[in-house]
Amino acid sequence: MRYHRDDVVARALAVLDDHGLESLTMRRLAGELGVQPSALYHHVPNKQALLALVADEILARGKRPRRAKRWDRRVVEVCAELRDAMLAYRDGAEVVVTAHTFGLGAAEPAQQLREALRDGGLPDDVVDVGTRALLHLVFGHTAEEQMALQAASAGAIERAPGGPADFEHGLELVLDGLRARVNA
Amino acid sequence: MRYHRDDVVARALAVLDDHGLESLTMRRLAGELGVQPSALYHHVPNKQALLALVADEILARGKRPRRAKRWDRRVVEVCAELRDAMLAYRDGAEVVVTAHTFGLGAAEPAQQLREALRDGGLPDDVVDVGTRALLHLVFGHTAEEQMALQAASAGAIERAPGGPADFEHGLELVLDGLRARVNA
DNA sequence: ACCTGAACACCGTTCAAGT
DNA sequence: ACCTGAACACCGTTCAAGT
Repeated sequence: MRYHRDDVVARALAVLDDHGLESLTMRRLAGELGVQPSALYHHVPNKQALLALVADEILARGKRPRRAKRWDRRVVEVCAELRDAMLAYRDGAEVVVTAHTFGLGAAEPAQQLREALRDGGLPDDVVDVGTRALLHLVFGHTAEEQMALQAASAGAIERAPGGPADFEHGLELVLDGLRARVNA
Repeated sequence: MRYHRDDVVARALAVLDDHGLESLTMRRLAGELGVQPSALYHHVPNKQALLALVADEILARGKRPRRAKRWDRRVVEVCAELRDAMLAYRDGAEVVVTAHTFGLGAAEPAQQLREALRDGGLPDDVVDVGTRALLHLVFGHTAEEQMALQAASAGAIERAPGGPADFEHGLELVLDGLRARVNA
């Protein structure tokens, strides 16, 4: 059987979701594809690049249509989509956040947030600061939430995690600050 | 030479700062101490626990006296101390953030933020949401900033990173939201 | 273009045994 | 209490060679 890059990424995402990030090794992935580990390097330059592709695939699969018209509602919509996309796959948040930390992936949500803030009439520097603050909030909250969910499902803890309400509350804190800076 | 846990943690932090997180392996650390790798497991249960201790040591070394009286100024003070502490060591942000993601470390800054928000007269649920939002902001911003700084010093990029001004601006966004909720 | 086979240079962790 | 020696069960990546 001959594979293309998309097959490798799709299989990597399946391994991630079924067995977790710590089980997603190049050797394991090769084994699942029935191929030698070295064959993977024909499709992908290294593991970090593969994980960045997996991160983008997670976000692509979570895409939803934009409905909100008001800029601040659109911010909430984009952030909620981002959160849901990451939560939809085991260790999804960690993969996406790590890729972003290394300067890869998550470019599209960032761009959508920038546009929303710009449409809101915010000055350029506030658009910059606001976009990054919102991304950090979503990433941090979702990574923490997913960790708690997975710990709970493993029976390690009974504590209910933040959930969507806490998530939106945190967002509203930043949105308050942003609304106060419209037309500043 | 016989070591105690503190020696191991201190040496781990030195290896981290001198050679980076990717070089901080149990085998390398053992080598630097002139000891077999297996000897480390007398002082520490595993690598993850060691990294959590290193994270706490980074934060402990960055401790500064509290000066601000107003609750919101104290929030800025705590967050700035946290940022500076992480930036003071190579890959410091990544180590602290990872430890926090796995539910370890960074307990003291969280507690100090909680107290500041409580002193501000915020209701309990806002204290919770606000503390986590602030931590996520500081962690996200600092990890990104340190990544950019290290990429720049490696000559990979010329772009000047966020810096302290952007950091405080992001914080102010959240503080605006919090101030609006005092006595709510 | 895509893959095999074999190797290189490593990892974290365990455990019986020593002092 | 702290450490050695040796092993177990893995890693990511490279590279000549095959089809």
